[in-house]
Formats: sequence, C-alpha cells, structure tokens
Amino acid sequence: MTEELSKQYNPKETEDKWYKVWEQNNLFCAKASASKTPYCIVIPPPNVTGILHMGHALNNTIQDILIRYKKMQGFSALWMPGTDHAGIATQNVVEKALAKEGLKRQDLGREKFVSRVWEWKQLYGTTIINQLKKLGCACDWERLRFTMDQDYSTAVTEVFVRLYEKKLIYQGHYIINWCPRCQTALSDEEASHVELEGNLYYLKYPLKDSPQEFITVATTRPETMLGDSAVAVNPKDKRYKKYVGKYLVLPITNRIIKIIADNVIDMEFGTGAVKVTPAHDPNDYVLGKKHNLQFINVMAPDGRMNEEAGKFAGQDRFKARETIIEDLKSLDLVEKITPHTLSAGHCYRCNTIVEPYLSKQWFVKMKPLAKPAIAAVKTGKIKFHPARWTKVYLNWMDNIQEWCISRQIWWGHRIPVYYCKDWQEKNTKTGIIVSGTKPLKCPKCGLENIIQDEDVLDTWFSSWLWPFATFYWPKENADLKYFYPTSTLVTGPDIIFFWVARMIMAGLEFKKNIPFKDVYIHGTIRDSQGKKMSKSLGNAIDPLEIIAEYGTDALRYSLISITTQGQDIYLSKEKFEQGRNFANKIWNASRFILMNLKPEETQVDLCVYFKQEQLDIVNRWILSRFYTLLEKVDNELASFKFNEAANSLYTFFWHEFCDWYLELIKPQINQKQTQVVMYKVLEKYLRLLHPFMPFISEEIWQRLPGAKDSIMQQSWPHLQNKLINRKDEQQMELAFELINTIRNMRAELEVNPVSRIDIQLAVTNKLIQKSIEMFAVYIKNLAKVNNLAFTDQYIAQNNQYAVALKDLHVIMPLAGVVDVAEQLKKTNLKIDKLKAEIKNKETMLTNKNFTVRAPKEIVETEKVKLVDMNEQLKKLEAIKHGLH
RNA sequence: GGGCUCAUAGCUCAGUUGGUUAGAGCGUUGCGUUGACAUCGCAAAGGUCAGUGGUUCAAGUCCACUUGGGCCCACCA
Repeated sequence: MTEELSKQYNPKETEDKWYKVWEQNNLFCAKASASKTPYCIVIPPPNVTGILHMGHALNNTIQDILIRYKKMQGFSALWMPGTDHAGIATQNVVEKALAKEGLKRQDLGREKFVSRVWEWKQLYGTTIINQLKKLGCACDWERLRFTMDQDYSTAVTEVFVRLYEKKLIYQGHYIINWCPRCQTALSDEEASHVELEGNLYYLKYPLKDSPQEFITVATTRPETMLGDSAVAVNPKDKRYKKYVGKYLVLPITNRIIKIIADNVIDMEFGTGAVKVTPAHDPNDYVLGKKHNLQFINVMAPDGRMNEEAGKFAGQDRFKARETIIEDLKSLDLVEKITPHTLSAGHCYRCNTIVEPYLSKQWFVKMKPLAKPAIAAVKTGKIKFHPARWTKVYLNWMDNIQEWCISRQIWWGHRIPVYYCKDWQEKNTKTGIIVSGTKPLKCPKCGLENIIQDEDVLDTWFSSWLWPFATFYWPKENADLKYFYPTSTLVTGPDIIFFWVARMIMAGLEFKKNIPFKDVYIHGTIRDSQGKKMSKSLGNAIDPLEIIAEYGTDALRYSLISITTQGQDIYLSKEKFEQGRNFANKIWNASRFILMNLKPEETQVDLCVYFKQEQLDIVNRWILSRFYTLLEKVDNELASFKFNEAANSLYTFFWHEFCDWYLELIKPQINQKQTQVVMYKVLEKYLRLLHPFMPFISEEIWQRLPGAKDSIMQQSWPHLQNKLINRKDEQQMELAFELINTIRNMRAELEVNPVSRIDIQLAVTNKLIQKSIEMFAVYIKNLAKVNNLAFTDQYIAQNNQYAVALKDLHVIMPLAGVVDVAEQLKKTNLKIDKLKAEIKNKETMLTNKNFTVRAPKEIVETEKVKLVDMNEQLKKLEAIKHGLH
C-alpha cells in the first residue's frame, strides 16, 4: 500500500476527478461497429430551461445503469443526449428576463427577440447538461443534439411537408385551447384539467313574442352569453316542446336568437335548456355547424372581452363574469346561482385557465398515423414495462383526437408555409406554398412578394422525431442504420401521450420501423405527502444538494433502491442516508482488503485456480454466493427490476461478504486461497456495482493492484455455474444459525456475547462438529466458573440445544437426504399442527358452553371444516409416506 | 362516467410463476469503541399481510365483493 485510505469515503474528492478522466479518454463514445451488437437509448431531452430535479435524477440514473451495463457486456452502447427547445417554456423565461428591463417581446420585434432567446440558450442552456454530468451520466456528449439545430430543423420541416402532401396536415377554424397569458393555442394534452369550485348560473332569457315568459338556461361561464346564438333543448323534452322554433331575446345585447332542438342535450342537467355559444365551447361549436348558427367571438386573445361584448369590452373575462351577472341581476334575469364543481383546463406551462377559443390553426390528422402504432404495441413489437401502461397507451390511441400543432409564439420551428401576397390580393383565396425552403418566387404568378406563416410548431412536433432526427434523418447514414431502431426508452408516465405515443407514430410513418423495442415507465417522484415534487410547490428535494451532502453514488443508489417497478416514489431526505452508509461500507471493506492484500498472490485465473486447489467451505461459499448474485442481477436488470438488483447488491455485500465472509477469514487472511478469493470477489463485485455506483467503484478499482484501465472498460463478469454450490450454501446457513444460537445463549447467560472472531475457528475448520465441540467446552467452563444452581438450569437447556444441534449435524452431511429430511420435518410439523387444530375444533364442538352460545349455522360450518381437515390430513400422511 | 393503482412491523416500503419460520431501511431496546467501518458494528423486540367470501394439498400472492387512500382519462352546459 503506497497510500493510506481514509477511514471514510469522501465522494467530493473522487467524483469530478473520475468524470473528467472518463470524458478525456472518450469512454462515453459509441461507434457503429460490425463486431458489436448495437444498444441505444435516446435521452428524453430535458428542456434547455431545465434544472436538475429528482425526476431527472431517477430517469437518468436508470438510463445510465443500462448503458454502463450494456457497455460492459460488450454492446456498442450509445446514449444519445440532447436538449429540447421547449417553445413556450423558454419563451416565457426570456420574456420574464426582458420584463425586468421593462421590455416586451413586441418591443424587440420577432427577429431580435429570437436572437435574444438564442443568446439565453448559449448562456444557460448547458446548465442541465452539466448537472447530468454531475450525476455521472455516460452520454456520448460528442453527439449532443438540440431540437433547434440546423439539421434537426431540416427534419422537422421535411416531416411537415411530407404530412401536408399526404393531406395529414391541414389548416382550419376550430375551437382549440387558448392560453390568454401565453397567447397561443395549446393541444388537448397541454391543457390539464383540474377540478374547481365554481358556480352554476341560472339565467332567464325572455321569449321574443311574450316577454313575460322565460326560458332559463344554466351556465358556468356567463360571460360567454354575449356570444350566444341559440338556445338548445332536447326534442323529447315536454317542458320545451312548444317553444322549439320560436325566438328569444338575448338579454343585454337584445339580439334575437332561435330555440333549436337537438338530441345531444341532456334533459337532466341544469334546466334542460342550454345556451349555445358556438365560438366559445367545443360542443356548441358542433351544434353551431350542424344548425348553421352564427359564430360570435366575444373575447380578445388576451382574455379580455372584445368589441362584440359592447360595454363590457376591455374587461377581463372573470371581471366580465361578475359585471354581467350584476347587470342581469338588476334586470331580474338571474334565477339562482348554485355552487358547482367543474373541471377546467389549465395551461401546462403557466397554469392559467385556458379558454375554448375559435381560431385558425394547423392540425395533424392522427387516426391514420395511429393505426400502425396501435398494431406495433398490440403485436408486441414494442413492449411497455410494466405492462399495464399498454392499456393506457392503447386507450388513448383508440380515441385519438386531432393534434393542434400551431403556436402563436416566436421561439420554435416556424411553420414552413408561405403565402404569395400578390396572388392573395388578386384572388379571393389564400395561395399556400408548403416547402422546406422559402420559395424565391410564387410558382403561380412569378412574383417575389412571399411571406411565411407567422406561427411556430408545437415543441412536441419536433421531439416526436427524436429517435431518428438525432441521427441526421432524412439523410441516410451509417449511424442511423446501425442504431435505429433504438433499444430501450426510459421515461415517466406523464409524457406517454405527449411524447412516447407520438414517437411511435413518427417512427413508423417516416422510418417504417418502430423507434424502440422496450419502454420502461418509472414512477413519479412525490414528497412524503404524496404531492408531485415540484419547485413551485416548494417541496422539492434538490438532487444537487444531496450530491453535495452525501455524494452522487449515494443519491443514485438510494433512488434506485426505492424505485419499485412502476410505483410512485414517496421521497424524504433520510432515504439518502442508506446510500451514503452503503458507500462507506464498501469503502471500508475495500480498505480492509487492500490493507491485507499481497498483490503477488492474486494474479491467477479464478476458474483454473478453483479446479486446482481444494478451497475450504468459506471460500467456496462466498464464490457460490457471488455467482448467485451475478445471476440474480442479470435477471433483474433484464426484467427492469432495478430496485431488486440494487438490493441484491446491497444484501450480498453487507450481510454476506462483510458480516460473514470477512469476519470468518480474518484468522486465515494470509493464506493463499483466501487472498485469491477475497481479491477476486471484491474485484468482480466492483464491476457489478459500477453501473449503479460508478464513482466509488472506479475509485476503488483504481487502487487494486495492477489496475490500468478504467472500470468502464472492464467486461461484465461471466456466470460460472460450476462455482455455484447449493449444498455449500445450505451448510453455511446452518452454521450461521448455529453460531447465532451460541451467541444468543451467551447473551442469555449474561456473559459477553461471543464475537464472530471468537467462533470463526470452529466454523472454518470442521464446520458443525467443531462448533458443537466448542459449545460443549464453553458450557463446561461455565459450570466451573458459576455456582451450581445457576448452571444446572442452563445445562438442562444445554442438553436441549445440543440435541437440536446434533440433529442438524446428522441430517446435513447425508448428501441427498437433506431435502427429504427437511420435507419430512415440514410435513410432520404440518400434521402436528393439523391434528392439534382438529382436536381443538372437536373440543369446541363437544364443549357445552360453546354449543349453547354458538348459532346453529356456525356449528354446521365447523363440522364441514372438520371433514375437510381430515381429508387434508390423509393427503399429508400420504405425502409423508411417499417421502420414506 | 371509464381506467389504473395502493392498503404488509411504530414509520417508509420490498415481497418473482401461489410453496420452508413474511423481509429491508429508519425508529426503539440491549451489547460493543475489537486487528475495515461511530457517517459505525452486532443482535433483540415488533406482523390476524385492510375486511368478507371463494379456488387450492398450500394464499400476503389468484378470483369476487366491501371499506378507505392516490393517480390518469372523458365535451355534463
């Protein structure tokens, strides 16, 4: 040992150091290689505005485990990194920064504003990337992509043009979700519905021909009444039958509106009469189209009432709601107001209540795209893990709606649609040219007055191309060919619709192949109250703080160990102590081994050595346990049970390797075979640990004698089935039981409990026999030392224990008999139990007190059960017989 | 309205295709500063597996219902 290891593991000294080494030696690179099998994960690109939170930490740790594991297994394992331009989110951030300077984006103009966003991106866009590095992520950073990169944008416009030409993209006036704060359209998925306590307002509309009569309508948004163009009732509704076809006077505006009949009206709800506002409600929109009603938009894009609202123009929509009700009240046209819970869409970026709003937008026709994407999952080409998400996916896909893709913001991919101004002026219709590049002149009239559509595309319209656009699609190239389809996608359930489903559709449409084979959906991280962890709620545990306090490996281990497949994770800070303690344990055990290691003894091939030398049971046992662990970890990783893999690693190291093995070998630590085995097990264990805890495993690896390369370059250990020996394992388990029995007895005898070191000789040599002998000697001495009365009592117990121990001793070495004997023991136990139970029931039944108290039915059922139990007893007896 | 999910030790949670004595971490209690580890070790105590019924030789595990949480989706004005 040239350098003394400190008593505690200090993550700060190692983490940044090793990350740099890995990066400098290009260990994250993955290349297309004919001799290797590809394995590829594309990162769910974090927003450029992103700051590492626990969700990222979990998501990326899982991906990192898979990548490092596959790399060690010999795959060409590529983790494709990148960031998302996050249209609305990023624009909001930059607008906020501008607001501090007292500016609005309009003050700068489009071009200057966009370049401001680029500047911002250059400055802060790498924050999240650096934080991912802090987390240890083995991404191939050379390939870092951004959804607004030149090449990536080419892919986005290409896709738009192709879909347009296929008539899967169209423009039209429809009711969409409008965020008055962001002043843009949103897709259905971007408007998250939240239950709100509101009111149901019952408004009286007078009949035109008899102003004393009213029809009362119920509404939750009275401000939209200014845009009403009809009142609808169910044709079967007897209450209103006579009014159908007649006219009402819409209060305040005094507009004349018709009473129409339609089957969709629910007679039970409210008054059974519905105000129809085709420009402000999706259902009313349908009614409006069907009945050829007027579409009156009463609201401006910023959520204030517009000139159509007459005197309410300029009022905010919620203010207008109040003032309109005031006015109607003064006209005595409010019948009543009742409390009502309703669910309203909220902008997923700024949480403003969205307004159903009639406007001209671009849409993607989804049904034809969904069809093959449904099939890919139904046929099992793409598998969700856990499988239950399949249903969620299919359910959404089966009911898929049109996708509104245009956004009225400036930051994003501008829609590749151009209009010829001159043509537009000469003709009544707008001339549309859809093209990947801006046309120099109008193909119809040859003039050069061309303008581009003002809108940009939904951010998800670029991220749905992520698995292939990151490989420079539509250019065909070797990497794309090699790595596509990618292997595993790791993500949270919240973006199955936004991203996962759409990637599947895009992959099948543009690459004619699935984008990935497995989708692993991990849980959502919540705080201990069950709330989703988020910065705005102030309940977030900052992963960077945990890293600073406990180290990255501790953070990673703890996160993974509590991540039950697909369950949400309730997190509190204490969880990370376990990870820290584990790192420390690994550190100290390694320190112990390194302090006692004679490097020259260890340079042997384990399998060869194992064949040549007769290893003692302790060394055989730990090897057997190690390879059992390896087999387990392989299986658990293959089935995405990361927590179980982490826990297997923990239990083996702590409770088998440290608690038992290292204690048992202490007296024989200089022995050649022990040197070999303890070194080999540690060395191999570090390799298993590396994907989970990359830094500490590297740090210790580098201190092993003769370590040259990084642990990242080592291969994953091969399973050695012949070193797994269940009989050795069983024998050792019995020995442990025995040792614990002795130890507990000593505690009972109120002398110092035996330490492992005291008894290890007994175990390492002739396992059970020695232990019993030692036990006998111990009792004998005890008798001498203590007074007789005290000892007699325990000698009686001693006999019992000795008999029990001898039984074990007799059963155990009889190879092949162990199983039968064990089972026989079990069967006997069961028979005894059952006999006792039957006897008990019989006494109960014959007991007078019982029969008197118990109702007849109970006694009857007890009898039936008695018969059952007797049958069971017969079966057990038969089994017992068979065992002999 | 539809779907998913959970209920196991004082707390937070594991528990594979049903199969020995239902596990871990924290907390509690006891012992220990020993030749790796006080950011600790070793051990102990602590369970009617939400309830009821069913299937089975065998149920925490499978089925049905009940109770009580959480989440997602859906155009009830």
